[in-house]
Amino acid sequence: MSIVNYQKHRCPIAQALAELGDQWTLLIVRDALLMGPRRFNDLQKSLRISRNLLTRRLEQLCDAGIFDRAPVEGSKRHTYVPTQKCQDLRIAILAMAKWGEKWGTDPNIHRLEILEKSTGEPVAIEFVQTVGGKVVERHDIEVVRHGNPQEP
Amino acid sequence: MSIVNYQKHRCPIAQALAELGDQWTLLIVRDALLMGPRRFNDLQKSLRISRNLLTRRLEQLCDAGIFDRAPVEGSKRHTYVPTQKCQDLRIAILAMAKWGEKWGTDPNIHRLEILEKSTGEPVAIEFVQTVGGKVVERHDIEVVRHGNPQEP
DNA sequence: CAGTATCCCTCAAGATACTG
DNA sequence: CAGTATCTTGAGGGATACTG
Repeated sequence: MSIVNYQKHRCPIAQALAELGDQWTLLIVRDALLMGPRRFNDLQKSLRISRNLLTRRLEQLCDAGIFDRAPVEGSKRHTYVPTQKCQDLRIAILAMAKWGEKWGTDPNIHRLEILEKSTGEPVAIEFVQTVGGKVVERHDIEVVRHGNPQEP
Repeated sequence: MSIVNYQKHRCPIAQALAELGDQWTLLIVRDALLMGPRRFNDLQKSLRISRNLLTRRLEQLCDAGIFDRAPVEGSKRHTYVPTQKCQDLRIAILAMAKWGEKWGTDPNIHRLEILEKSTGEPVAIEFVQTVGGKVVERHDIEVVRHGNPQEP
């Protein structure tokens, strides 16, 4: 990955992009995250990605520790199962999805509804005070960058 | 943008990727979002992107309604200012950044701290009940896909 | 079924020089 | 200062055929 040298930006977004920043990886991750552990052909048919590319991407995802290969009994093949690192992407991906729903141009998309499993309550993604637990509005957010921004 | 035909996936992530899915756009957006309205050379120096490419990306971003060109008095140039659509990306981008911080490999990144502007309280990004306002844990989240998943 | 192995092609990325 | 204009390159994406 990374034609762009993402390391030169000392930026956490660039870090994420270094592992997710091509045109298929996030879609593959979404598929596994929403549909559960998947096998090669599941992904291939669901995404209509070329087999060739899928092989490459899965290799990178496994190397990056985002997927694990789990053996399938009675077969030499495996299932691709999301690791903790992958699960941690859930909120970021769903936030992106919500943005895509709101601002995307295609009226035919399949909308996503986020629910609390135990109660069925609808759930949103919000800024929340770490201590107080109170929801904070978007425009009342400020971001501080640590480290020396003067440095290269 | 979009070598991949993102429209064929009827998926909100694909929608988002169609507008943000190249290797620079998200970095440009982050820059404008965290640093405020920016001018051409600000972005160019900050990101060390080739001028050539920056021109293209800014054009696409303006066309997509993510940036507005605001005239600068006493000059024929403009400032690129984030629209509402761009502001709405804030939470998704910060969620990605947090993931990058947690799982990225570069120890030299500049960490981001998210604060409530009015109180200085630290803030996190969470799933929250739409109605009850209660924080919901990651593993207690379920995602339902609307529309017919059988369809092409 | 789950991949390899090839081969091709396009376009994003990059460097650089020029201009009002 | 804020862009255009050109040119090159290499990797990402794609189709397809083959295999245990």
